[in-house]
Amino acid sequence: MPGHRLECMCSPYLRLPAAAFCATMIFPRGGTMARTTVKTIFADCEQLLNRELEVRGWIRTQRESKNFAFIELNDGSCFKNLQVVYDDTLADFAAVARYPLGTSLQVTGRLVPSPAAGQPFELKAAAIEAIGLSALDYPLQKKRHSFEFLRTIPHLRPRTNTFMAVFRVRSLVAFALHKFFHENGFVYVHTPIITGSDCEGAGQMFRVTTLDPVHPPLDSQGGADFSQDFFGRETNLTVSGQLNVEGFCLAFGRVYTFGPTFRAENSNTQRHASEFWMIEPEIAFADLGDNMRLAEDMLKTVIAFVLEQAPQEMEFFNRFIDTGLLERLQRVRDASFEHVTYTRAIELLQKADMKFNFPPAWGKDLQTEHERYLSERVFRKPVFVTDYPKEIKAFYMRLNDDGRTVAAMDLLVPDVGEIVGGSQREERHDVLRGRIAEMGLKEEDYGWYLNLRRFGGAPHAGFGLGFERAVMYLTGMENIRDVIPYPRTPKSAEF
RNA sequence: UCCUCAGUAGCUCAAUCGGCAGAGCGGAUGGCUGUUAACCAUUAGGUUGGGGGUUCAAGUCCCUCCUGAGGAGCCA
Repeated sequence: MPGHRLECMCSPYLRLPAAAFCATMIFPRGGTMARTTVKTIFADCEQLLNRELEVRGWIRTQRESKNFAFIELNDGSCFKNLQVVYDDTLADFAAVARYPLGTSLQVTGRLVPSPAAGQPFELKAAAIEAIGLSALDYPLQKKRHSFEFLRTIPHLRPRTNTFMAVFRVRSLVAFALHKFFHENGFVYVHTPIITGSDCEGAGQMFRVTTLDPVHPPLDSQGGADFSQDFFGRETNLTVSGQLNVEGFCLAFGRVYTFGPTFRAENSNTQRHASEFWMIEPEIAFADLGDNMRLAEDMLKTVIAFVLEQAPQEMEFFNRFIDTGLLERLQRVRDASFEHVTYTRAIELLQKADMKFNFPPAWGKDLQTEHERYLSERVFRKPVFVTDYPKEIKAFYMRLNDDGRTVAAMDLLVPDVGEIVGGSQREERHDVLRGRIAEMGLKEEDYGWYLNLRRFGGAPHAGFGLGFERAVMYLTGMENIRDVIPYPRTPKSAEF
């Protein structure tokens, strides 16, 4: 039984000198043999050719013949694998050839030009040691897996091409956003994740409580007495940092939040998750036009950054996930976005040579089919829809002079849908009070928010960008569950 | 939450009218001196998502529950 033999080999991990770990993992120093990353090898292959190197990574795939074999080694430093070649001059040739996929290895050898097509160079191994053997039931095989199956092993899927690319791009998108805001003078504000406001108006919230779920203390009405709860009141996970960040906007002028957001809605779609990340910039002394320019600049900058920083990953998406992705992104990066008012959009929809399940009508919200028609058929690029009827938008959006619409904007992009939603905020104290009353909300819940309009208020505007939707748009991935490391959706929070 | 579809070997999928549950890949074993999801041969591997029902006989038909996917709503 080969399993026995393999298990005995697990110990090389312990044989590694401790100094090798410290010296090589992150801060390689000259003089001693240090771990070289695959990224470095590809970047500096000319200098490294015919040099002795040490690499550590995981077996992606292995091919063996009688007297020689190949390993595709990936160490996570870049998208590409390093081809390792070894032959039966290696003492434990037969054993190494049986290392299961997923095994982590330390390989030392010489970087040589590859005699065969497919890779310019390869590592001719002088020694191969298993750091951590993989078991024989490693679920990832030398074949294509369905995304659906890979969702059942989220802890292993970053070892696949697609997910390694997705999550590197996700990281880059996050960095690009911070970089964009930082370079434009924005202050990054951490708004609370636990909120005492139970009336943010953005749908169902997750309750945060330490009360006994079976026998909570009861109030006079017979309901749970939240005055005895941890915070002395009812608390929930945030659905948006916007209201909180507005206070900081009216101090710093330009601010943004970037953090997790929670919605307890029973949404079962490709574009919804219960836990997702949102970016919410807020700018003072600004109107809706400034707001839209900011959103457009931001998206274009992020697109340009990712195309530049992750060319291999983007090429991979373009080939295997969404042909036409690169062309589309380049076009969006270089062209200006469209603008259309809600009123005009309704007219366009009513004139459309297409039958909608929901007939478009002024005063009704745009349906998904309407948004798709506008972004994919009429404009074929990102389009801002502005100035919605006040009845279908939030209370804090600034009332336009017509008294019927508010200064709101949604940015619709082909295939992904609404990616940005924002507005100019109502800065007039009396108008805001009126809107709160009109929408049936309780003024006492918004006292501090109203006060921002009493203490040196200013016109200001902001928007929310669904971070995962941006990642989807940039990668061509169609399901939000495949751009979140451990996605949380209704009936699904394993891992 | 509603509508539709699906669940068969570790994975991807077949199985005609209700009539012996199969293939490829992966695994194991053997072969092969430059592979590229290597290739060739042999072989093991199944409570057909759970429960109930109809029938001589159920992967297949009915009921129910669970899970997943797509669409809708809600939204980012």
